[in-house]
Amino acid sequence: MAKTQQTQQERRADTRQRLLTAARDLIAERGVAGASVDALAEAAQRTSGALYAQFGNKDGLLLALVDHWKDTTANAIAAEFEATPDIERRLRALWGNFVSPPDGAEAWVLLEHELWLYACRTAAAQAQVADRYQTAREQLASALPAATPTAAATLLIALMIGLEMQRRIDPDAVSDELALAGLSALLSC
Amino acid sequence: MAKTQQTQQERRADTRQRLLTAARDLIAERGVAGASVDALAEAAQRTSGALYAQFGNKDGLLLALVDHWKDTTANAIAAEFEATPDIERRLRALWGNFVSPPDGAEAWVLLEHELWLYACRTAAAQAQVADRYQTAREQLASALPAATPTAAATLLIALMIGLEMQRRIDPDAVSDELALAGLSALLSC
DNA sequence: GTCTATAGATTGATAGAC
DNA sequence: GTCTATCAATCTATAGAC
Repeated sequence: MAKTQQTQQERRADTRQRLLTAARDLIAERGVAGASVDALAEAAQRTSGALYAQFGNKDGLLLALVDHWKDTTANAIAAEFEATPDIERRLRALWGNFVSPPDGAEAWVLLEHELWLYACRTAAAQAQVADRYQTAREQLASALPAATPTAAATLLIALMIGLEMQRRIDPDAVSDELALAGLSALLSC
Repeated sequence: MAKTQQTQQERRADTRQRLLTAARDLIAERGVAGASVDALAEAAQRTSGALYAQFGNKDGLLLALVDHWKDTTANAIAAEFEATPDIERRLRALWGNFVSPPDGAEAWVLLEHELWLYACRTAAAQAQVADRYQTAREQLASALPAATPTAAATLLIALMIGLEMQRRIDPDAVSDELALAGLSALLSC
């Protein structure tokens, strides 16, 4: 067994991971169209040749990003959710993690909208994004004390997305108290 | 007074309107970055020269679109709202108009997200989009029998946006009944 | 598997005719 | 005020060296 033979196929996996991470960050910052192939490769400390060897073309990278992204953030949604006891604090933690994630990735919502728009116009990506939302709903539903958990989860996620949209464009328009009042009201559904 | 002197400054106004309408439709279809200057001009039956004479550059057109768009759709939100008597039918009409507008412009939500993303990254457009949301909230609030109308309007709009996002990517995920149940529950806030 | 170099197409924007 | 022609920059993608 060689010692530094990690360079065999591990470098390929490393490059793939670097490109996916760079795509996540750069697309959140500049958008799908604003992040060029060269810029994406450079952000991953590689060149465009590596990108094409890995994903074929730019769309290949985007599809891989949607697929990878699918499992990534869904877990974070119900993160500290089951840790807290009473239901109001659970909702507060849910909303808090949504508007300002623990790892400081406040731009993740922009990526969410970018990939949603991309999927709306790209049939190949639509099913993957649909899966992503489905998983998020089920994961949240499993921790929800409601008569119809999946229905309640659908409403909670929808409200958080819509409130965050309004808040990002006008921080004063949506207070935390309003958000919590709305989330609480939807729990009865 | 000349007879056909409408060509004086009315042709300019006509061109401006054509370009704005073309931008609305083409950007909803292909996105801000996907709609090139030439394609926008051609869709308006003009050339790029007319676009630059009218708006200076592409950003000028986008800013004018956001501003024009601001007043346009806000009116449609509370359209048939005050016509119907009981509150449940009002909510049903609100939701119905949201997911499938009367003029068949189902792509308007895509434009909404496009311009929202554009405004998140363009300081000059942010205030205009903030105004647009503010107007939509107030207009809906004025027709809402709630203790705190503006707060309720904020929640209703947020829920509709979030539900439409999930439904467009997966039509089976959000039923009309679920939407109405959620909207009704938020009215108490 | 990754990089360098480059081809071919498209982009935003400008200048001058009308 | 609008159009035609055109430039420089940027983009996606490919080919060949290593």
